[in-house]
Amino acid sequence: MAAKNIKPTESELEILRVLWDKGTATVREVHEVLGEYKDAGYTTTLKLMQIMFEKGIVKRDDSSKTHIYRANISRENTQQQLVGKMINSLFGGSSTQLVMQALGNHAPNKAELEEIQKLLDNLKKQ
Amino acid sequence: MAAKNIKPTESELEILRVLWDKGTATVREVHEVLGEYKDAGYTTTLKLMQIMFEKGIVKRDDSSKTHIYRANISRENTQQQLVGKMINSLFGGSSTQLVMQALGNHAPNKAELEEIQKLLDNLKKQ
DNA sequence: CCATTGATACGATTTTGTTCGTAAGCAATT
DNA sequence: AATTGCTTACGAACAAAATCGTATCAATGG
Repeated sequence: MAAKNIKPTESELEILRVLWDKGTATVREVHEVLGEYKDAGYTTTLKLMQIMFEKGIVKRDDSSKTHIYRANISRENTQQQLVGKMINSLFGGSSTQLVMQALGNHAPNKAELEEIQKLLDNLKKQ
Repeated sequence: MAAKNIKPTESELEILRVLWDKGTATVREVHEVLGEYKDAGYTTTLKLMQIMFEKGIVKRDDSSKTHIYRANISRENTQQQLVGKMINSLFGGSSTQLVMQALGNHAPNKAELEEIQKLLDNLKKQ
């Protein structure tokens, strides 16, 4: 079945990150994490999460007064969507260009380099 | 000197792509390229480019009636900005994760694979 | 039983981005 | 001189996203 073509906004992504990290979280918990680098009112975060719920981006358990949220789209899927879009819109469809750019400006450590090389070797064998 | 912290919108990016490709272009030229996959009125494209001019994202030569535009931020710089942001916001700061994701879902051809391997070897030597 | 605290709901406003209609200028052609 | 065609300028409408104020409800402690 096809992956949902969901396109979270910037703010929604910030919230998703928290949910992905924590698994589940209340509005307050999310709000406090966001508060570390951003300041918006509590009801702003609440409203955003309510909207995300309406869109189906998150699920929630409202059996108790304080609702408990969790992401309803996977990190991997979202990464794939957004990376794909970026490759097309910024790198003329060439994943290689993106990879070169990423490696050039944010060099990984030795272990990671080897991990990538392993992947490349596998790709080559096909 | 610090890179400008410019964040082009989606539409602006589409226009920048054309300008980056062609070097310089008139509104009509840009509009025609966009027209291949999108249909908006001519004045829409015009307006967008005027706004980009005000923001300093593009420059223009208005010495003749038909103005000639060119990008005022580099492709490389923009790529770097956006890729960096994506690494932080979606991949927890790990460029490796992004690279794996990109390679896994958009496998490059043999020549490109070798190009990447060359880069990796260079990185390793340091 | 009432006041306080902390939660959701929800409408309204603000901000940002996109789209387009219309006016006006200029040049070439009739 | 008028018409036509292409250009820019610009305001305004529209849409989407983000922000916040206020109402309301439930649980708790005095």
